[in-house]
Amino acid sequence: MSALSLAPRALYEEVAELLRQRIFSRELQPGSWIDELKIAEEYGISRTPLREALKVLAAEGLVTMKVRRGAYVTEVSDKDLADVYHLLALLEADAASVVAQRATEAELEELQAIHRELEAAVQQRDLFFAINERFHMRLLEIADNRWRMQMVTDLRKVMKLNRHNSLLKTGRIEDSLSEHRAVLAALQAREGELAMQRMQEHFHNGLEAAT
Amino acid sequence: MSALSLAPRALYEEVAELLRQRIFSRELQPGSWIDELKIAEEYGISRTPLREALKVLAAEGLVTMKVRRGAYVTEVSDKDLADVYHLLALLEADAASVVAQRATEAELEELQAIHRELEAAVQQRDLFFAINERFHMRLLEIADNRWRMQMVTDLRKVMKLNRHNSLLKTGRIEDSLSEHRAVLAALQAREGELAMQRMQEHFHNGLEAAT
DNA sequence: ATTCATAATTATTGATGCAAAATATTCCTC
DNA sequence: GAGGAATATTTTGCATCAATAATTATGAAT
Repeated sequence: MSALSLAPRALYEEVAELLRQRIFSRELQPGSWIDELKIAEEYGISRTPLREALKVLAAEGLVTMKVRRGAYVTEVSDKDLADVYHLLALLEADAASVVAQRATEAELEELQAIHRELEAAVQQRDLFFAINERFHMRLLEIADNRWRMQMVTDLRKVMKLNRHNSLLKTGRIEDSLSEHRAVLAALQAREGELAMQRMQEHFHNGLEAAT
Repeated sequence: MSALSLAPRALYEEVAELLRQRIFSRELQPGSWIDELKIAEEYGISRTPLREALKVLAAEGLVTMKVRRGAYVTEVSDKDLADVYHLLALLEADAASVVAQRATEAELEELQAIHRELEAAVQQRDLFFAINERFHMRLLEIADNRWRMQMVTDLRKVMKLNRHNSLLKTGRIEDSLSEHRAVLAALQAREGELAMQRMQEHFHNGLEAAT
């Protein structure tokens, strides 16, 4: 984000990020072929870092490589969406259970603070979504399992490919908030099982709204 | 495996597979730097496909890329091992639950058949491990969620990085078989919850034995 | 003698070029 | 006019080459 970055990412990382944006914004449509030459020319780079970026995106599930036919934006079917939701629910519910058991009081307070920000952002859809994601990601961080973190990050990217774009439909903001409150209450009470169940419900309702 | 393959993989895929072997065999040790020039020379290829292979392995978690410092074989700490086990248990137990609810009779019979092969291979350690992996993977296939399949495949690869190499210690073969029997019984009875619990136990015991 | 700066070596990262494969087009034959 | 073979074009995939960054070694100054 800032002009001088302390850890200058490699070009292929930058390109991967740019492509993600274009995929999420539907500029690159699901199922469509990705023209290496054209993109490389647009960005004024060679095909080498671009091809590396495409392989990273392929690993994330955002694009699909076909032998001798190049890269295609992954198509996400309704079943795929349901499957991804199912896994997100499983992984994040498990994370909630872990957090209930192992988080420090300070960490729980931090989640409360993010939730308060969320309550304050009800009117601003985009901001709400951003803070919501931050809440979920912070919870995962506290659950402290880098492999789960990576998997959830990738799954959330895949989910954004779907036309029913987000984890949160507009009308669900109020419901979502009360579900978050329920999860937080369970965390505060240190009830792992309950936190897990409530997070599961949160995602289940989310899927209902999305399809 | 066969000499003439119908879908000839790209060179970077082949190289990725060769590197996986060398990493699993500890020829490339955890934490060690991977010398691109040396490897490329050994295989008689250029560095381009090698670099693409390394990025694939990085996505799988087998190697770690450091900016301007190349690729390193990922080091798996005891905590990492426990974390990966935890996720495998979660994902495969969930898969078992799904299978109990949705598998056809023919699919369940297929799992039984693999299990019978497993019982017959008690004396041959390597064969036993191979069939065991086939059992778990077939169960996942039946559970029919490609994203979970991919995640489990990657996690199992990471697990093989650890010096406590396998999901199964030698002494645990008998125990493991009886745990499999218990899972199968629950699947046959179509008891999703029970199948889930028993698969969880199966992994929990596996972790105990590994550490 | 130790520390800091500078230079040289080494390795990664990015660009360009070439060959093979797949697809599209054209032309010939029936 | 239609179907098929041959050719041309496009595009992937791999190799080679150049440049940038980092580390190490060397030397000078305090």
